[in-house]
Amino acid sequence: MARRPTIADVAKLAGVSRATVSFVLNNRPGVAADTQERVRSAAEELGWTPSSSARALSTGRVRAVGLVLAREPELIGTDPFFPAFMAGIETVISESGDGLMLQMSRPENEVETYRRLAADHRVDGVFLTDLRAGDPRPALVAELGLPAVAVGVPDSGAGLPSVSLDDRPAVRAAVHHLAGLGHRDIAYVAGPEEFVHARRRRQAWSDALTEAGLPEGTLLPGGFTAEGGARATRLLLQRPTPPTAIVYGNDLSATAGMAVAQDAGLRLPEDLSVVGFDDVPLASYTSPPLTTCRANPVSWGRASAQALVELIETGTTADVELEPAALVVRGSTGPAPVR
Amino acid sequence: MARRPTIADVAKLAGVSRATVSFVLNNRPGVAADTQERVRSAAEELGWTPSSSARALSTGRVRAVGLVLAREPELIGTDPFFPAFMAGIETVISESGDGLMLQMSRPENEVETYRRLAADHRVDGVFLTDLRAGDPRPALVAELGLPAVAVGVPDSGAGLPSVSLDDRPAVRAAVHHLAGLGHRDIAYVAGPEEFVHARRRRQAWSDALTEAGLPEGTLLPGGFTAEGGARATRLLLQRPTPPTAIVYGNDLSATAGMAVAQDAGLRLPEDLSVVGFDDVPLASYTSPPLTTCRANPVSWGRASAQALVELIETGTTADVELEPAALVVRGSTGPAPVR
DNA sequence: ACCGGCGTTTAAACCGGTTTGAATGAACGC
DNA sequence: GCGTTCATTCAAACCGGTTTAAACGCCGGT
Repeated sequence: MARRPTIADVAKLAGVSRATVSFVLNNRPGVAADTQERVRSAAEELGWTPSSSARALSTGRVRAVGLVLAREPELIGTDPFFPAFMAGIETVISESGDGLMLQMSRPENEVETYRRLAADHRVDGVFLTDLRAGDPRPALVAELGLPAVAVGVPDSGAGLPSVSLDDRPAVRAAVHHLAGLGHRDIAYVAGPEEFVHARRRRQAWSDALTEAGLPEGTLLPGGFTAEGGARATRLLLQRPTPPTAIVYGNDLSATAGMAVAQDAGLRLPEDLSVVGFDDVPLASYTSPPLTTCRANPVSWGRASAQALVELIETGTTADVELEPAALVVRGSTGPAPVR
Repeated sequence: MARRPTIADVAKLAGVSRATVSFVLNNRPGVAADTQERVRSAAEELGWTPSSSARALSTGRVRAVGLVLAREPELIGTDPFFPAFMAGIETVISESGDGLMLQMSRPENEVETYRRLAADHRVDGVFLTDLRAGDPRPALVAELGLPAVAVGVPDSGAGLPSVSLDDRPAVRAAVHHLAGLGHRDIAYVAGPEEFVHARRRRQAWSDALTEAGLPEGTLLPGGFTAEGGARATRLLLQRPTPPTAIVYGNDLSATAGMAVAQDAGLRLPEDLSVVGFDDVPLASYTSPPLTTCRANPVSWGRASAQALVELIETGTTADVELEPAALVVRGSTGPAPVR
């Protein structure tokens, strides 16, 4: 089996120097048109493509970006955000032939993972997702000199550019939607409070209650999981006066919550209204269909990738604020029951 | 800002040649113990880590494996298989410091994507998932000389090593379970027939009916989607004599199907039994909890990665057959209704 | 005939590792 | 005292690109 051709083979075949081949390849000006033609057809004939390692070595750019998923393994599969987000990233970086390096790590090894990614110089930059309060990563990437963009949270510190999408309008809209339906006792089943986005959604619920002139609602943790959503719902329904509506941190916990309520003999939405967050593909196909909040993770990924690429190439990039999440009303919300 | 140290800096500080540093780094024999010590502490002091590009260039190994996801973007987020599978891969490759290059592509660009991955030499090997009947990829990777393992299907052709997991026992068990409950009309809502695994599951259903001495059942496409599952279910329920049990190609379509049945006023499992496939996290938290089939995608990823790494390093690897999928009985299946 | 300038091309250095073949020096046997 | 052997170390070539600075050929102008 013939080894892959190198730039020298192409140069020889085209009767030029390696430098000229390189110039043509990177379409630098100053190469005669007919020479370009000869080089191109020689490359074509040999089926030559530059070796990415060699190129990386001399340019100092590896043409890859990194995404670290530092969630508990069980959680990763349940979140529709990441696949869609990654698909968005791909549409951008594959245009320029760049690659996406994925690293999964246990949350406790997260910092170590970034360090290694930077030390080995396997990526030109990284995305920082799932930012937490007091997250060490912004300082870390600054220390490492690793280009990075914060996904989802403005002002993450360390002067990190961010690409964010505001969850809150959708959550507030949900609360106002429920208030308009006559609900006065609206509970919230929250995601893990260490995530900035989980906390922000919860805060939006709380703020909206105040805006709507409603009393404070019950807050329970749901962990963004099915199990957590189910447990929280059970607790809520056991209360002397259960809420008439529950807003969940995501669709997974909402769906599990719906099942618990239905098992308890409640009819949805007549006896209880439910709102989720994410608009997973299943959401339109539950019974009743789930009222939820929809963001656009694909465009989020796209915008994040554009920002990161620009940051890598030019050294700076502007913060981006995407269109906020919006409420999608379906059948799981209805008029509050009369007591 | 100081540029990253190179092997030459370490050599200078330790008072040895670059070659010696390299030997120590790769713990090759023949370096005096005290020299090793000096080199190591010099490296430590400078915080030096070898540049992966430079190393890749001289060794010809880039220390990364590739995974191409060639599904429709909408489908990717709905499948719990991939995140878990990737997590399994990670546990293996991160041990040796290797990376996972992820490429997403539209199904129609799939071949092109593999070609580029190989041409740029960005990965040392790839996983072939979602194999289809007459899939061009086994021949392609053979032509490209790209190490690859087939995931999920033995005998994919071109002498490709495979890591497979038999879906069929679980599906057969499901049918026998239903038959034991008195069901005689068991329908199947299938995934896209072009996928070998989808077709194989469907075949298992069909075979099991025969084994159980039951008449042929109705087969409808469900596309592995919520929408497809819902539509197929509606069609089944409209029939003059609807089936008393439905087996679905995956949990997503099963869950959507359950919702349709419940909307139609059926009680589950009294009026209709439902079986899914995958055992997604939500499956235990639907109402009723979903009887389904469980594989182990994490160990699948692990085994696939081990096989691929061995293939890359030694040139060959044995086929692996994992523990087959198993039936998980929950509340969505029950005795057949008396007509 | 000579010079300056321009467009085109190239030799050679460089990126940061690995690897080979030879040099070094100490220990050993005769 | 001298040739061997062995363990250790190193200089230099190599991987396959990019980039800089210089060389080249050719033109028109004087």
